[in-house]
Amino acid sequence: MRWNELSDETCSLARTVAVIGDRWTLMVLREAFLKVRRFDDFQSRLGIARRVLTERLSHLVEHGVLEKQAYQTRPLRHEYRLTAKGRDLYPALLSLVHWGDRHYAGADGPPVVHTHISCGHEFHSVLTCSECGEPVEARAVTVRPGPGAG
Amino acid sequence: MRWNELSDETCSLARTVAVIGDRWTLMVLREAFLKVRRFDDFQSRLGIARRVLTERLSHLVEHGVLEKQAYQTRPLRHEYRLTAKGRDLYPALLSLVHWGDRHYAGADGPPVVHTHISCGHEFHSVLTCSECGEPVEARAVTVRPGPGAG
DNA sequence: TCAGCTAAGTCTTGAAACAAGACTGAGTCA
DNA sequence: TGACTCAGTCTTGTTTCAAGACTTAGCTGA
Repeated sequence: MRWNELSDETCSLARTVAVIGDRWTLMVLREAFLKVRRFDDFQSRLGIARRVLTERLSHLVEHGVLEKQAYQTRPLRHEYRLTAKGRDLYPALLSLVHWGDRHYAGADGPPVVHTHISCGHEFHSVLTCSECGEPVEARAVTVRPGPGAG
Repeated sequence: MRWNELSDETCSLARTVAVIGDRWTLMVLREAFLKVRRFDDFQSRLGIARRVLTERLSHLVEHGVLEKQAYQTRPLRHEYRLTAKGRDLYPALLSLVHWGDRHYAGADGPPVVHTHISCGHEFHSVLTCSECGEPVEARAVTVRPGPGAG
């Protein structure tokens, strides 16, 4: 199976993974959430090959996760900004970061701490149920075909 | 930069991505959460090349996300099960699925629906703050170097 | 006892993706 | 004029991947 075939599957994870599921793309998104917007900034912060960065950025623009906006004319220059759809990825990214914090932080603790401006506290992410508000565990979830099943 | 160098970075996302951040690995984990455990089942459900599956499974075992357990002797056969560390990835996976549901479900709705056994309702995931319990948005979070920063 | 079967891989071959870094082009600045 | 900036493109050699044939160890039925 090829990668572009994956997006044809009727599985939300497969569709998501077809858009953002490779290593560099996730790292590009991390930088985007840290307000990096320009090609050379992405490139130098990540150490990614320029050709690969070009390809990843256009892929994300194509899929509406980033948008390309001119920030000056003469010479014309563009920057890449998260769209609303892109910002919706924040929970997923934060969950991945939290997993890394839990399992790969050294004895000193995590490399960064997150502060929730709304309440003023350092926090970590907790995934909860939209209906009862309690934290969700894998074993407390069942899955069945939905209306859009193939 | 090479991929194994990424895990040396002091960034929890980079470390996480070095372990699970490629397309096939995420699909393998999806199947693992759906209780798939055997090589040939992974292979036939995903359509992944056998060599690549071998490589991904051992990588996940090596990093403690899956464990290899004998389920019979004569002939000796093993299955792959999620460890506690692996199950901790559930929030991240569910967040990715939810993003796919939101942005790629057709007119009919999402391909699968999730039911929270504890409360009995169909639900979707909501990422909340561990301190105040409110949903977390990217713009309400600030980041600063933590105790484990390099 | 011998052919066929199952599960879990390994091997081979050609195609695609990647890393590193040189190069390009449009415009600015001194 | 020459140096510099930004956002790419191009080139070359290396690595990874897809597809599927092959292997190994033991079981099963005729």
